[in-house]
Amino acid sequence: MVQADKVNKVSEDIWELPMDYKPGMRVPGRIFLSDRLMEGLESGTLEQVANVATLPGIQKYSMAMPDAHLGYGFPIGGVAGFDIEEGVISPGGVGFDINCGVRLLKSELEVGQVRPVASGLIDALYSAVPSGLGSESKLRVTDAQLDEVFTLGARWAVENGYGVKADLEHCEENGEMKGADPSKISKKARDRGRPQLGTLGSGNHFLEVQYVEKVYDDAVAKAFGLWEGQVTVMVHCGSRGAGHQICTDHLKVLEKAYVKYGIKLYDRQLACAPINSKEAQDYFAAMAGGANYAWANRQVIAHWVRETFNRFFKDDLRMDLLYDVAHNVAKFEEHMVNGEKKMLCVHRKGATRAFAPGRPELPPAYRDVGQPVIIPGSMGSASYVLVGTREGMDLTFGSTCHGAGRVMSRHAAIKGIRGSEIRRELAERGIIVKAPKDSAIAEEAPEVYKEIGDVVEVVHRLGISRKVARLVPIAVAKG
DNA sequence: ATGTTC
Repeated sequence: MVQADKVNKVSEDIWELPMDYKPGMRVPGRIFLSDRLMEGLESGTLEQVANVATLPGIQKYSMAMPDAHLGYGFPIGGVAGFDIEEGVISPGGVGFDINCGVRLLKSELEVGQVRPVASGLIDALYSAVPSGLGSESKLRVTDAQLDEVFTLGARWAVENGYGVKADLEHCEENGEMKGADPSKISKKARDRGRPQLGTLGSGNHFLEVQYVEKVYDDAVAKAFGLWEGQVTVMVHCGSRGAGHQICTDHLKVLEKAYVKYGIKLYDRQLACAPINSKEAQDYFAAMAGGANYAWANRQVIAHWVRETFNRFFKDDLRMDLLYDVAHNVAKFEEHMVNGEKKMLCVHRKGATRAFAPGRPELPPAYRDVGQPVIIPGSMGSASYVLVGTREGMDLTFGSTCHGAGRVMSRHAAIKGIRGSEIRRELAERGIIVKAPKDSAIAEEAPEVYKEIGDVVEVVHRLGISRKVARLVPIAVAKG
């Protein structure tokens, strides 16, 4: 499927695209995957890795994680770090769903207490959290409140009664990315975002009741507060129409800006501007606002999940937040490049930050053990909790995979798969699915994704993050 | 992913 002849396998699970893979590359490309995943790699993905390698100021390698597939400009699963003087910022390196991400709530319930009421519980969660394309929230925010959402993120939610203070230190960036400027977010983006705060969205976004089926690392699981049999709730969603519109608006600006700054692009979808330019700064300020919207969104949803569990079990049931990770965002971080510490703008698109023990960005609870990494599975498959490592800091700027990665387009899935059949198959395995329509189930059927176990095995074997626990679904509410 | 082709 791919032009593997021009790709060099440098070691187990590491493939290199040499500088002469295509003209204009400033660094080699590196893609991290097994022989089997390389065989199934969507054609064009390597080309996209090579295209990213031509961007000004890129450092070390243009990288792709084992769940890589075709994206807008940058591959999904792509990681690229740019020098802050000579480098660029590109919306294509972040994606349309700014700060699409995942959070995991840990209950103190055991699977046996939840399974008997799972059907009613997922119905209640499904009505508590609006989902589906174009769905609107029961939460109404004013324009002034929306400004606060864009600047304060999850803190806005907690200060307005959605959650507790401890939630904030268990989010990447404390759920509040600095540098956001609502004045860089268009009226159109605001209009789309205003009615959607506290909604799940559609596609692969979901809310899932699961349990810890297996612990791989006892010491880290203990530090994370995870134990076999424990019920958890995973929320996977992003910045909805707001983030999408922010990306669209600023792409339009950057498609003109790159010409003005004399940047030669091999693909217009890589539209970008120098980090210190007004156009790039404006995009970053808007993107940070979109990221904060997504953190507020997941925070509000988590609050409604807790309310629902309280009603079903007990008023003082604890559902602490393990962590909340972003897998579509650009951030300024210090990394080692050629033996020297250097500030970079790291773009992760369909890739998860996986920081090692000792990184100052980590909250005290995880400083000595490493960052919890949450990998959502596709519908009906397992999800994983991993932990960040020092190897990952060296190899991938502290990054790992973000999920399974599609192998079949949405269109092909809707045409070729019956949602009702998938629902029945999952039910036979004890998994309840709630969805707005059967086609939404077909779109996300297990067979349209790579095997998540294969993807996780690669990142574990490489050591760019390590397995801590496997989570298995009990009931899932889909968008 | 997305008021799924301003």
